[in-house]
Amino acid sequence: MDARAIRQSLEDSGLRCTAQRYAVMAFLVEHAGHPTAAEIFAAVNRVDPRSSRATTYNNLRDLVRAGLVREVAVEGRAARFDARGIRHHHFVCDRCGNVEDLEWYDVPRPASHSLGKRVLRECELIFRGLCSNCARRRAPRKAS
Amino acid sequence: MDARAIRQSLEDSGLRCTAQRYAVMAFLVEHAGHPTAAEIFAAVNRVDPRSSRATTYNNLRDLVRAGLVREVAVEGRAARFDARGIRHHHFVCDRCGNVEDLEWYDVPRPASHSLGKRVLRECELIFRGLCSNCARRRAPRKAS
DNA sequence: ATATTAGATTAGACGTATTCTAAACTCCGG
DNA sequence: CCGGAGTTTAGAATACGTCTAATCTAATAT
Ligand SMILES: [Mn+2]
Ligand SMILES: [Mn+2]
Ligand SMILES: [Zn+2]
Ligand SMILES: [Zn+2]
Repeated sequence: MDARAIRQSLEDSGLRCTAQRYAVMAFLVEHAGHPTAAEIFAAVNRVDPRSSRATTYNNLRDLVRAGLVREVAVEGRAARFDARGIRHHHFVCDRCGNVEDLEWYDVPRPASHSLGKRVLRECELIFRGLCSNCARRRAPRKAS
Repeated sequence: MDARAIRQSLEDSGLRCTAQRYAVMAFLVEHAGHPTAAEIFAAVNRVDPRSSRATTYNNLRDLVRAGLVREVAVEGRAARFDARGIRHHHFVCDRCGNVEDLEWYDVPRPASHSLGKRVLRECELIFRGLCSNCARRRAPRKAS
């Protein structure tokens, strides 16, 4: 996704393409590592122009509303964000809290009778366990 | 799950069955509505003996670690908790944030090649959309 | 061009959820 | 009794996010 495409997707969503908003979106497209709002704020300000914390939060809120960005709530930690590029699932590490992308595959929807009058928008599949880093540290050596 | 069973499950997990800890667990078993820590704190203190806020949080942490309680992180709101009774999925309302139980069904695991060296503990399926209450308010009347 | 307007940004105060701290308490085995 | 691990407590402290009110910007109307 290049600069032009980012600009376009913002405008298609009825959002002005301001320098600050563009910077947030561009950073997320660039970095697939699920940064927190604080990390995004720091990163876009390392460059230019200085953006405020409130603006970063405002823009993240707007981008999530527009469906361009996904927010991942992790228990006990700051929310994490990613650009909704190609569909994928998430793996959350029990130990370090890292969020990693996992190849997407179709998820069976719930039976409509169990859904009742609810209106379903999306099914999110989250895997939990130990990331490869933490699995290595945790696992006892086979033979010393 | 009766008093005896609760006491037993705590001890099986290596946790002393204190009045405060028991009260938290009993409240969760009793109330399937996914209360927040603050709600649990208020509820167990409405009865006896007075438990502190820190203790409520400590016990929730211990119970989650022991696998007896599940924590559900909802973006922008306080965490919610439920006793892990029979397996079920969750539906989270976009509008009011309520968490509702949904009938459980098996979820296909990811291909092992996409999992890499990660150690998978569980697959969690979360549905999002509008709960029946919010769907009613939102949807335009068909004919007045 | 100038006025008007809605949208966006800003710094910092604020609020809420959660964790930390350090002292006291409880239970149990020796 | 005594010692130690586990637990509880009140309140301070922190983390994260939202709000306010003033200011700025960009798009449109006159
Ligand atoms: Mn992702
Ligand atoms: Mn539940
Ligand atoms: Zn990890
Ligand atoms: Zn709702």
